[in-house]
Amino acid sequence: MIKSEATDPLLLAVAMAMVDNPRASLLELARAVGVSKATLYRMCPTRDNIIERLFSESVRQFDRVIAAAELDTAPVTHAFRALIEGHLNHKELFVFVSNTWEPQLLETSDTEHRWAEFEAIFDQFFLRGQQEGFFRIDISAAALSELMIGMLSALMNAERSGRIARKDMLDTMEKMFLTGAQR
Amino acid sequence: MIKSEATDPLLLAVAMAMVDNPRASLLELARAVGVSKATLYRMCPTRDNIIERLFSESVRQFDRVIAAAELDTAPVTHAFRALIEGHLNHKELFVFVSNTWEPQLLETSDTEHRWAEFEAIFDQFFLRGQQEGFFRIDISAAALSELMIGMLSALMNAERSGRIARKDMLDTMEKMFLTGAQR
DNA sequence: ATCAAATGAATCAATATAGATTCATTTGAT
DNA sequence: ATCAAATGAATCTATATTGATTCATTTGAT
Repeated sequence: MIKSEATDPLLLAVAMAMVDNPRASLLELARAVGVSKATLYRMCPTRDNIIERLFSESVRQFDRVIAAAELDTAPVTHAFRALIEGHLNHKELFVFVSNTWEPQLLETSDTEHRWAEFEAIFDQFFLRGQQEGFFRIDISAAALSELMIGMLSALMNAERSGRIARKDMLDTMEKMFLTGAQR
Repeated sequence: MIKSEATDPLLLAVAMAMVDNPRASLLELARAVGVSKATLYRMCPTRDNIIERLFSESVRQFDRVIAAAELDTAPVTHAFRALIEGHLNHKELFVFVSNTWEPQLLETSDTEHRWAEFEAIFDQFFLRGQQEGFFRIDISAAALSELMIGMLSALMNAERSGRIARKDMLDTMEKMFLTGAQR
């Protein structure tokens, strides 16, 4: 288990509030998480500051999850499961990223190029799976990447609205994605 | 072919701009679609007005697509394909809805309860497919609904950012979703 | 029970945005 | 070439939001 300070729960709550209402004012965000505008201000003085910190926390999280999954060495099924489990253990940041991320947003900050990297890392993983004869080759590795992220995001959003149960998510991902993607 | 006036292309362009930057001001939206603030104002005087019209257009679109797919009578594979094709033919509204829709947004307007209806309609379709022995039953109909929408949404977003090609989308949906979801 | 740290409520100036209007210019059909 | 419709640029007021500060109250550790 890699040592890592957990992300401020308040920050995570704000992330979810932003996902639920992207156009909320800072006052609305504060109220949505049950805190005064001042406390929110003390955590992060500006909105950009909030977003910066969320993206930077997300990058760290993705780094850890990807490292733990050993995407380029572990057996494909093991790596896949570790990847999904890792993200499921940090739902807020994943939900925030998958709902907030827009390619056009790229011009910001330092974090920018890291997302292109993650994309490439996922693509590379599926490419390896294809080369090893595990994944089907009549769907591009890029499409497999996008589908994996999209399916996981869909399940997390569905769980947040009470449509599906937490305990079913990993199993559902393995059944749907792997049987769909397998050669 | 059901008769139906097409949605104002400007409105659709604004929808995409809102998806790309949900916090954009009206001036920014106008610029993003290459039009002056005044023209945008003439189309819809207020932001709420824009959103209302987009949701209402989307409802009409969904109604048509669902009707054309004959979800409760046609053979499951035919209905599924028609559903996907129908949405692929009206990408903007689908992308807008799938990126903008938040359960918490429900308290608005007239359109509200229609989305719960659509959800129920999709669930019912997958339930029928399960009862007919076509879809696997170890994943809930609700989860299948969410995955179908999520996968389609993921592919459309990926196409918008140039990651995958339009022509592959239907095929990819059929391969990934159906083989994953089939019993 | 005491005291420092954390929080909430309120306020404030500066700025941004929404909604609306005006007028000059451009476009497109004839 | 003419003329009506459509558009863009600019302006304006009212309101909302941001970023920042103050002060009283609450909380939690000791």
